[in-house]
Amino acid sequence: MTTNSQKQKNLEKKGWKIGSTAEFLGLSEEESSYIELKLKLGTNLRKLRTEKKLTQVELAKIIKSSQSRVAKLEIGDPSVSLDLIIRSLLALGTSNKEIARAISS
Amino acid sequence: MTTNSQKQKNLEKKGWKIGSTAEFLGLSEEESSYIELKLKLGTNLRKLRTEKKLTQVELAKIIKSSQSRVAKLEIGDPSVSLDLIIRSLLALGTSNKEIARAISS
DNA sequence: TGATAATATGTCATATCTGACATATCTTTA
DNA sequence: TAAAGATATGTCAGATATGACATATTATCA
Repeated sequence: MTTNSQKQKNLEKKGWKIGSTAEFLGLSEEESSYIELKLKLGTNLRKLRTEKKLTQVELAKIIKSSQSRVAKLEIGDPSVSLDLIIRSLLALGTSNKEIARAISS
Repeated sequence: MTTNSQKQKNLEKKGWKIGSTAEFLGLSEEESSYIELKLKLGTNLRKLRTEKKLTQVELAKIIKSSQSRVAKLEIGDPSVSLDLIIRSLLALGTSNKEIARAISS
């Protein structure tokens, strides 16, 4: 069982700017599930990239994006959509089933 | 084993306008996985909504959108993002694990 | 150490998605 | 059948995500 303050620190470390604890506690189930989803898939993308021994610059070329956006994808930055994370995973050859597994993990 | 022309008809029925067979055959694995994902989750959203005996208008209110967009979500219309479909599922109380299951199905 | 590669952060113009609306096409039910 | 309810389709102004760039920070290694 992780506490809320631990969760907050984890999120902040990952780049989520959370104004106050009250605001954090105010996150609906929906919002936190959504953030969790982005973090999981972002982490998975990084894992996949490093396994393939690619740099962010190289991955950026593959998905027709830029190094900075790849960095944001992997971190689950608030400015990126689940959409782009998932399309990036697909571009690396991840199957839908594997994506499902990553979400469940 | 479904044929490509069957797949094409299914997609067209669901609202995907595909110019030519050649164009269809040109769909990369990535693109078709992405479309498949949208269709699966859209179908799941509709299933959930009808199980809850909600109309599209009622669901629209819940997710703070409009009836027409709900219709497009459920169909996997090209104009909607995976992002919005997933956030709608979450708004209906779907867990990440259930989303994963829907993707794997 | 310092030089170089890799990754992170911040910003912005443009592309894409979104809610809202109008209206069309089913579906039901009386 | 016709009317009412539900869903689908098309469009668009405004909102949000995107690639690109500059620059900062963090590894790696000679």
